[in-house]
Amino acid sequence: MYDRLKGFRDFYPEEMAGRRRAMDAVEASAARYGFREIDTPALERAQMYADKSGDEIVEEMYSFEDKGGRHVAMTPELTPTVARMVVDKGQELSKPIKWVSTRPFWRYEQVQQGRFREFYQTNVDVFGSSAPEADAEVLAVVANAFVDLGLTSEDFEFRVNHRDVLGGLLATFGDDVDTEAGIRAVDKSAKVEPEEYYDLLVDAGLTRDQASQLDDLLKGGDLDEIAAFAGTDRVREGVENLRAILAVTEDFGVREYCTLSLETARGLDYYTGAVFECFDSAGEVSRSIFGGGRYDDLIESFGGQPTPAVGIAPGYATLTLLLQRAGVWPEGEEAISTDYYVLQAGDVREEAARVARALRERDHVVASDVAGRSFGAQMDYADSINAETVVIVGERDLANDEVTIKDMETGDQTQVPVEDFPGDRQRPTYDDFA
RNA sequence: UCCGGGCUAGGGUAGUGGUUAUCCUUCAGGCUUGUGGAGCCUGAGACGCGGGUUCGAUUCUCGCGCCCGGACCCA
Repeated sequence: MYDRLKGFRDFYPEEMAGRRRAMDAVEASAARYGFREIDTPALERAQMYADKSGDEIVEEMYSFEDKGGRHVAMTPELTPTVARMVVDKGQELSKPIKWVSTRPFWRYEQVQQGRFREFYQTNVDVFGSSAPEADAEVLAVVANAFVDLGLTSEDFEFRVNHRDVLGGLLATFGDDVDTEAGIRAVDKSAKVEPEEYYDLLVDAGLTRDQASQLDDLLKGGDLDEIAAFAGTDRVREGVENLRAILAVTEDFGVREYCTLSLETARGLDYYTGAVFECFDSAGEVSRSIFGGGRYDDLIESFGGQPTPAVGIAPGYATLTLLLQRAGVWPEGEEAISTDYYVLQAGDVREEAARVARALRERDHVVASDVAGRSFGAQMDYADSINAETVVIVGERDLANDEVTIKDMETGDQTQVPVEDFPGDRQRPTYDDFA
């Protein structure tokens, strides 16, 4: 026996059915908004991440030297790759660019709930629009997909904030305030004791009183009050932008899934505007489901034209947990279903093959014996794959030019003339012949 | 990297310093040469790995690995 590598998972059919359904829902939703699918390499030059990603990501990379002496890395995230792709094509691509991509990523991290070393996510990005419609659209793509999967506003919420509101507010407390540290402190506020939170803010350069003021303003959640308190254009514009985004989510019909959350910060440094984070409303999935946000400076930092960008990237490890806890994850027959099992009894290969082919031409899932098994064993198997209908093609019936149609739910069965099956019917069942 | 809790057939479990390691389930075959979801029979299948203590270790001990949580960090 060989061990599976820690943090890498096998997906057996039943679980894969749920994953397929989830991935299809997100991709189909993106497609309905006109996002185009792209695919990207699993390996990139490690230098790209060393230059563009944070130290944490670089330390967690699966990287090695290939046979040509190149220092390469298994992609730990998609954003640098798509940024590279946008820059590569230069002016050739008409804006806005709307791309979607589902694929695995790799990070050498500690394995725990909802986090693995190989993980799949769907990245949904818009390049070339700084309008609030773009931010709202990526939120809407994911919200629509979640609703399609059976989730409701009881199950999840998108917390929306803006870097210019939070960062701009921090900046008004003094020139020597480290806004990045302040943002990280705010990001932690829900997790740590108030004392520790205040200490972190003080470390970022605020006074004790300012920390208290900031806490009150954020908790109050009044955008007008914050804009008035800060009195800077940056905060005022951030507030306007945030309101505009939320207003557009109304147009998309997904406003109810979005919550203004001034304490949502996101760890990544490259976000420049709106930031979003998805949470389990019930609080049972302890970590954020996924995040996203606006990164208007990244393309330029890759050497391209200044190009605003916004993206969101639901990951399937945490989404699976959310779906399971909401009771909308396929189990049993929902996961593994079979329309027909064509059972062979005796030397009936030709006729059984004809029946199976006819049903497959009608686009049904049709299984038949490929192991020379006994009647009882085939029946057992048909049951185990949740066959809805069993078509028994047997020597005895065939002697009368008949086959037997059996409803596996009720156990009812009846003989039908072999030339009448499937006949003109698109999806013949026992009930058609009873 | 750190902190808990675990590890006995595919899944769930009982148990023991000493003959052939328990039971349920599962899987294969049969009872029934043409009927699954009930029953019975037969068979398959396990002490995570390595060192130590011991005449003897699945059991005690140490280390490692893996699993499940959590911290840090993040998606």
